[in-house]
Amino acid sequence: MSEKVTIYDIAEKLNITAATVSRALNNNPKIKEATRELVIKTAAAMNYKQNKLALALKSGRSNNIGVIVPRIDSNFFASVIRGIEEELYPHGYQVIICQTHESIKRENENLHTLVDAQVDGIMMSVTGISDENDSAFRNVLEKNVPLIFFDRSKHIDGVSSVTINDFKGGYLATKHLIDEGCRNIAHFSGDQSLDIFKNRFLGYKQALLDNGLSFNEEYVIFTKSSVEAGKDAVDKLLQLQTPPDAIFSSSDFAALGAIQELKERNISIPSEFCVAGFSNEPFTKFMELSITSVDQSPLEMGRMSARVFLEQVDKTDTIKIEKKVVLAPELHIRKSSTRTNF
Amino acid sequence: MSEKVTIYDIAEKLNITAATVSRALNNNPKIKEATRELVIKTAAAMNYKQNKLALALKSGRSNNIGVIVPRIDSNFFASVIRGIEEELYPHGYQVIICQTHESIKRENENLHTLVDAQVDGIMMSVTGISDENDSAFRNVLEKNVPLIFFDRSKHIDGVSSVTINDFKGGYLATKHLIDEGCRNIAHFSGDQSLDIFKNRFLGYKQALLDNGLSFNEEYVIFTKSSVEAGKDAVDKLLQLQTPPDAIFSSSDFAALGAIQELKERNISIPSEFCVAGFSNEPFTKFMELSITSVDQSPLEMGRMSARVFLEQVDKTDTIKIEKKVVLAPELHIRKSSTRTNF
DNA sequence: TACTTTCGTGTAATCGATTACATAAAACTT
DNA sequence: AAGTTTTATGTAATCGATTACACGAAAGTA
Repeated sequence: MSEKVTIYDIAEKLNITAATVSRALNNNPKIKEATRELVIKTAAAMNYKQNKLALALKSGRSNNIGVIVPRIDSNFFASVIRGIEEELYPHGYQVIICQTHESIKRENENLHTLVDAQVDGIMMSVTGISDENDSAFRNVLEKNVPLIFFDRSKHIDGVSSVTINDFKGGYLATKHLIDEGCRNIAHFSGDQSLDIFKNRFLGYKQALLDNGLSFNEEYVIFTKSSVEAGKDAVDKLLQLQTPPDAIFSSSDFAALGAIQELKERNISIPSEFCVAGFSNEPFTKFMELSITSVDQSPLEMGRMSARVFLEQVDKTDTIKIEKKVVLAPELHIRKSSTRTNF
Repeated sequence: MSEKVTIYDIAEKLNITAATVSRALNNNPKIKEATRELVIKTAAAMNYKQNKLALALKSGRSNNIGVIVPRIDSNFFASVIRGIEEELYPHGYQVIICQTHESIKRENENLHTLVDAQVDGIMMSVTGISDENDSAFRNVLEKNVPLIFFDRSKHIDGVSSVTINDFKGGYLATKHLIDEGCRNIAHFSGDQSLDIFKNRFLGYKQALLDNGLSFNEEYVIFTKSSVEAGKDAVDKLLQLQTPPDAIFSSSDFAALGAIQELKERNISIPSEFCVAGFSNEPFTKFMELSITSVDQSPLEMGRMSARVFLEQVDKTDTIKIEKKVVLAPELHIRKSSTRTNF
């Protein structure tokens, strides 16, 4: 195994100083052409590789940007990341990804890891809002690392975000269920400290009120975003005196679980019961009983986040612009909620 | 914004040297208890954060390990990563993830990024075998960064790998289709430079021969792992003089595409046509017409890879053990290939 | 020819932490 | 009290690269 080659090794071999080597390799115009060529040729011959760590220590920049998401095995997050990569790649940035598994402790650690690795920016979808992780966020801001939230955001002065209009998404889905004739519409929501869930919930509520339906506290279930959780939630709902005849779920996974449980109980969809989800995960389209869902244009969200980051980086410490980009949700109506043929 | 605080700042404030501060913070036993306490208290008060980059430059270690996969939006890779994280997390390692999007150029860049970031190890599933990326791999080995392959591996002396017995997986799936009465079994394969596809192919072939069926070149389609590709492949197969009556696909996504295309053509599954996939992606189970698939125990694969890494790290440059772990595949038989009721 | 620019390179500080070695002060021997 | 050991801390090199400043040599100017 060849040992690590540094500019000092090259300098020694050529009887010049490391400074000259450094300048030659960086195409400093002050260097004589002959010297530059010689250095470059020698560096190649010795298999020299620049130590990026030393460079990062000196320059304070790494050309890496970090992305933190709750988890990567959802098409939504994977697609956002894809969008970020597409946009940032031509600018010479590498993207490194961390997942929190919905744990705030992990989120803290991820934030520290990325800051420690001296990434040039962090784009993230927060796992939860809590005092616990405040210091980690403060650390990011104090170190002046550009931070951008996408989808699940946190209110911090001066921090930009790219989200969708979740209120509208919730409203659209619920309105659609009402239009299909559902009258007792339940809702699966999530952690209320997160705006996305709160706003989808509010949109749901507003749609009910706007259409003369009363809001029933019992119909709202706070659940995790998983198939199992969806099953359990249906189980609870069906024990009510007046069970619902539809569900608007803030999660496609929970919606899928709900459908599975309903089928098991021989409740037919969509004639007896309608279901709509959120995120437009690919499987919602694949199922024979395809699932109605709200699309969040994740690719666009990722690209947009990256663009906001790039703008921010250019305007270094001149003015801090806080940009709030809000994308429009799009309802994809499918079999799970279509009574009238189309 | 508070400026960056270094050990020199702390030293200055306390009228001692940075060396003492460093030792106090690292619990060096030579430091007087009073001094240690004072330093620690002052550091906290000044909001000191250790610069991990400087530490990494000095020590050559970062406590980060890198994972490179073709893509993250498949349950298989996401689960392997999950397994790696579970195993490595208690040992104080952070995991950073890069995806290649099946591009060898990206793979190169990812390898360099991780080595440059001085990760303590790289665990990866290779995107392709080509001369193009040889230098990137050589770079990793020359820098003595532990490298471990999982699932898709490359033959490099001294490099450990964790894979499944793909031959057996292919054999099991094909044998099952034969047992269900299929006689003209097609196969979707992938890049033949990758062992996983080659071996699944070989397993498929062997199962045919062992059961008195002849191998038909026309029945083998080399396709990407996507729903679209699966559809196109079925289109080709159905144009043959004797179209097949079953498909063993090396990819669940292509299998799904195949099923969709077959349904569109009103070919009923499983009575007229059977399908089996590979990877046991969650959707194979969720579908009303659930899909038979070969499970690769991704969680176990990830954990095992991490364990192999840990062993390797401990035995620093003493002996290089090349470990080849091969896990057993498990066939999950579902509706897409079950003619006999069970 | 004497003086000023320009050119090409060297010197040394810097980024922030760790650590082998040196050393002064304190504690212990006898 | 003189010598030895221990303790706590300081000094300075190191990791690998960049860069402001310095300086001798070559080229240009009058």
